[in-house]
Amino acid sequence: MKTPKGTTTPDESKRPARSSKRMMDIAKAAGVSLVTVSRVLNHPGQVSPRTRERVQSAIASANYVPDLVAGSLASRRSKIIGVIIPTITNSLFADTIQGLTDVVEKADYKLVIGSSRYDLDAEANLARAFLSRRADALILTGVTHNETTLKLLMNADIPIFEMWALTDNPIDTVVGFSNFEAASSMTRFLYEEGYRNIGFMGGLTENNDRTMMREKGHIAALHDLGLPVLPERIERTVFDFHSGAQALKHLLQRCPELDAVFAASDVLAVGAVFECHRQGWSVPGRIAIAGLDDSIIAAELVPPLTTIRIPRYDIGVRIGEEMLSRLNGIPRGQRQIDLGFTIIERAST
Amino acid sequence: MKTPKGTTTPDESKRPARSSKRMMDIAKAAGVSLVTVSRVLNHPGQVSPRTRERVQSAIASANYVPDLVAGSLASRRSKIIGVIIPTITNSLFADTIQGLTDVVEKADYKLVIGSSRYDLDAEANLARAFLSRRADALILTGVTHNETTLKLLMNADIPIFEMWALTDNPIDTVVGFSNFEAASSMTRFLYEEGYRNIGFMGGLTENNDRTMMREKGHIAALHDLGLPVLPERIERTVFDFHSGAQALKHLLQRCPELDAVFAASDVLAVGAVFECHRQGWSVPGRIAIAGLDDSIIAAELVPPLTTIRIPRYDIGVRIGEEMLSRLNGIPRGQRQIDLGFTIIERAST
DNA sequence: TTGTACGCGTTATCAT
DNA sequence: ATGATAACGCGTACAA
Repeated sequence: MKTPKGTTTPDESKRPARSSKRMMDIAKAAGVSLVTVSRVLNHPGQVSPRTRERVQSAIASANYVPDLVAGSLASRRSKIIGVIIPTITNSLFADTIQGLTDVVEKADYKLVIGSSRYDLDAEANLARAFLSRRADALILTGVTHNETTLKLLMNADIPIFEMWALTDNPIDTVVGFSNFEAASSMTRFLYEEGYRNIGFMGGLTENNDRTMMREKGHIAALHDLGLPVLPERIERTVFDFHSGAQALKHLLQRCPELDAVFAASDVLAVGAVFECHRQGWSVPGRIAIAGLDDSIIAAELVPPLTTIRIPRYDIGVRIGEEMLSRLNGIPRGQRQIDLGFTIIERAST
Repeated sequence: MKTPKGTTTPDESKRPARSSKRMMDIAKAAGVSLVTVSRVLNHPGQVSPRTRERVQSAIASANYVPDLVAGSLASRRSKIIGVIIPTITNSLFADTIQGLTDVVEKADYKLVIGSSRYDLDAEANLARAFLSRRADALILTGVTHNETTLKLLMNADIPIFEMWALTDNPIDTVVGFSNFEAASSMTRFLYEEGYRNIGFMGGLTENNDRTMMREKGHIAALHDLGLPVLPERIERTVFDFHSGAQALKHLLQRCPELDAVFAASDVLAVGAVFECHRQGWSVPGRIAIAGLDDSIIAAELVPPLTTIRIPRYDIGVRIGEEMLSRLNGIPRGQRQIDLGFTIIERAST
């Protein structure tokens, strides 16, 4: 051995001085070896109550904060979960994140959230960053990814969850609901309510399988019902209140015969209802309006909004549960978990 | 030496097999030493263009993902920033997070977000968890913290930012606006508009300095204006649409003489406006309603909402900028950064 | 129940 | 410009 080690005082001569205490300091203070301190923190059952207490009080009085970076390197477990969502300024995904948090925080996992801005290359970069940090599991939004992402994740050997959609061929496991079925159900519902001239306002479909499947679901339902599929009855736009208002105006200018509009997101539907207020159009008298999300505002709006409740909080909870069991060594169950949806009928239709 | 090391093949006999390649594998493939690979990744300028390219192509073809955990241990830099917000299901904080992200992601920092649920003990636990992960900097919401948090952070020796409020005595640096001044300005504004019987609906003030200062600001303004301070004109509630509606009903039942209501959060104001629609009360004819936030819905609401624009995105940006300069070794500037607020007059008053 | 010895994969230092 | 070597602080197999 060239340098003194073991129980001798560590060399402080080079590098920036260590700011915080290390496990060894606690061990000395408690009169035990370093491993015993490690056990008290990670496997308390393996340590006798007497020494455990001695160590714990040493930890407390020294204000010791274990170094999880070093711990992760040694244990090959980072206790972080990477989550990629399209945008954080969207309360719908926030509910999913909340569900996830509620489950995994009990097991001391932390979420690291990245937003892809609906850009598949950005998604790949985030995936790489999370793998680089040795995330114990990864969660992606949607089932559409680029080659880089797929190659990275195939080799990753950690649990991967896709969410907010369904596919027969997930990377690992997908937890969500059928955007196609949800949208077609609503269109069918409007038909059953007697509406025959149904407009549609949806999201931008590029790189977004959720909005694309909603549009396809609507169109398929029109087909099945024997209704005409008219391009002028469809508006695509970003999801915000103002765009919903604009989209409604455009639809009714082009197609005054419309008696109902299905918005593939509540935020568009709410914007549309506001536009009706401004124009003095009665809802649903002049035009019925339906949404999709059952966001928190839907029930409070005047009139309350007919919409589709999607299990956004439960998606998080379910992924959290599946993930914890996987991380505890339990083998993967179903590869596709469909949490369904519910049509909520309110006064706007 | 007891175990073979260096350029020999690593021992694969014990422990779970290493899933991914290491820097050493790349070095061998490129015919250079391990350090050179490290330099190509971290200080490319120090490597000659020729070898740099050789290494880079080796990295690319091996699909190598560097281990940032090991890197962090060696460099004492984690490249993560801990952020504690009261709740993630609140788009106001999401805007701040977005601002932060937009700035720090360019420098490859990742945010780790924890929600305290307005619980100061939970905040302390999150702070400890972030320190344990060797976060390079920490961001807290508000300026009220418990003893544990303060002790931890005083010893932390990393940049600490408090936000969404102001104080003369920050832990390190505070970036925000005066909730007190914002609220009192709005109350004064309503007075100037001719309203004399002003109700107030605010948030729960326990452990929440932002809502508390808003209430105090309102009351102080009433005092200054010579208006009576009547407890029955004040409602405290959680921030959601339904509570805003309820609060308005209660206020007008108790105090039918009210001609204006100031809601210390837009979500309450919007809920109140909805209640007016349901009851057939004209806004601002029967009752004027003002909010605080200038949330995305405020301008779209019918009638558009008079409110206070607060710099929630800019708070994130500014903290990000200050933080990056600190992390690059530039000394701390102002300890208190006031980003102000703006009253936005619309048709609801 | 407790301790010893080694390795986790990288960066920093110093030498060439 | 490049390389050899020693930390970084902790977890874990194995021994006692």
